[in-house]
Amino acid sequence: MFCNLFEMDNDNYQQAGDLTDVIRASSAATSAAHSSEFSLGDRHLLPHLPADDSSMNFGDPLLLPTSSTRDPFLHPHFSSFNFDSHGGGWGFTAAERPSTVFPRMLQISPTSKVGDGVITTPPCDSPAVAVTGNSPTSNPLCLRDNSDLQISPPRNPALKRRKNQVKKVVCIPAPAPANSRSSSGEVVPSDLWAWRKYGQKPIKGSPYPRGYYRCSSSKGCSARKQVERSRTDPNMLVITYTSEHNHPWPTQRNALAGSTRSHPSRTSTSTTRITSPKHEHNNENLATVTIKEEDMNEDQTTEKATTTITTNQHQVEGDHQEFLYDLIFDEFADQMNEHDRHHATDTMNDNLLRFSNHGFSKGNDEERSKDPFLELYDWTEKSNGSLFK
DNA sequence: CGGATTTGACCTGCGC
DNA sequence: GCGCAGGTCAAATCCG
Repeated sequence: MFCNLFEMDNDNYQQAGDLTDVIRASSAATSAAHSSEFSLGDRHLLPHLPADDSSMNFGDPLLLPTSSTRDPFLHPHFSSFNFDSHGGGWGFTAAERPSTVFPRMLQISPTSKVGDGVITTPPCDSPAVAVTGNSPTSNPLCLRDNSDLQISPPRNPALKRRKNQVKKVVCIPAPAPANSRSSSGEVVPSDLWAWRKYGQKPIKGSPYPRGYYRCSSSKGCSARKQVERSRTDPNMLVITYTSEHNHPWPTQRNALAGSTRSHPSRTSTSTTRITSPKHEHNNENLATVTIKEEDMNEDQTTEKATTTITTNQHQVEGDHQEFLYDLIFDEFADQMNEHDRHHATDTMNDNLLRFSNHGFSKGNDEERSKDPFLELYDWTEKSNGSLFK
């Protein structure tokens, strides 16, 4: 279910960065929805966490909820956050026993180095993270279940073209075909921005083409994104955002106006309730989005942050899923750009709490203008009632 | 008719 | 220098 966090490293992007830390937090969705204590990123803010930093073995069966032997975070009753940060110093290893309100949070030591070793992570439908180094004795991150994914030394030179450019990579379940589809039949995700497709290229080694989009929400906006299917899991879409929008969030209506072809249903006042085929396929009622932020510089490409959000699929449905993914992503990634991790933590928590709270709270106009979730709620309520069941 | 998509051509960066 | 692959351009086409 989880997208391969390092897929882009192997397939498209060179990766010279060290995998320095990983945070994974999960919680019982319903409990989290009613909790105001949950905090992401700071160990001392996490409830029910051990005081000591103990190295974590990902995939340690002893830490798995009993209902899932592959990935504890895929349990239908779990709502998971996953944050990877390279050099970010986001707390450290911590774990909570299963079956508690916040079952666990895992993080790899920020001081750990992958070095010349190989990092392996599983494909999208495998346990989310497994990391190892070439020297278990020198690398405290020697972990189990690391058979599938590899991070090698930098090898894709194409990324050196655009230096000093930040890329944000999002991995989401492919929208249902009837949900968002271009005239060519290619499934495209949607978000609040209006995008105009300006190119499509077949990608070597991949049966799926890559679509190139630029922002059409505002003239002169340099924001772009690339959309392609994951090679390891065709049911997942990998979206790479480059450059930043130079204009405010578009209103929902503006976004709709710019996407008449891809999202004809958006102009309708009715709601289509479609469940991601990915989840149906896996019998998992979870929605997952993986976010990576990369920083291209002179000598190497470094991954700045990776975030995976998994929530109870039952709580979000159909046409609105992709909105939420990008909303969460943009909100969170923007905060990370400012290195304001505390704010990012709060924002993320707030958003996800709302995400899982059977609806969004209404805010005043000022709040609404800052908060896409409020705008979304406003729109969805006006158009079709509640976003959630 | 305006705007979005398609698609072949062209450009750029990199390895050999 | 050449070839390859990724990224972008722009004319043609499509669609509401």
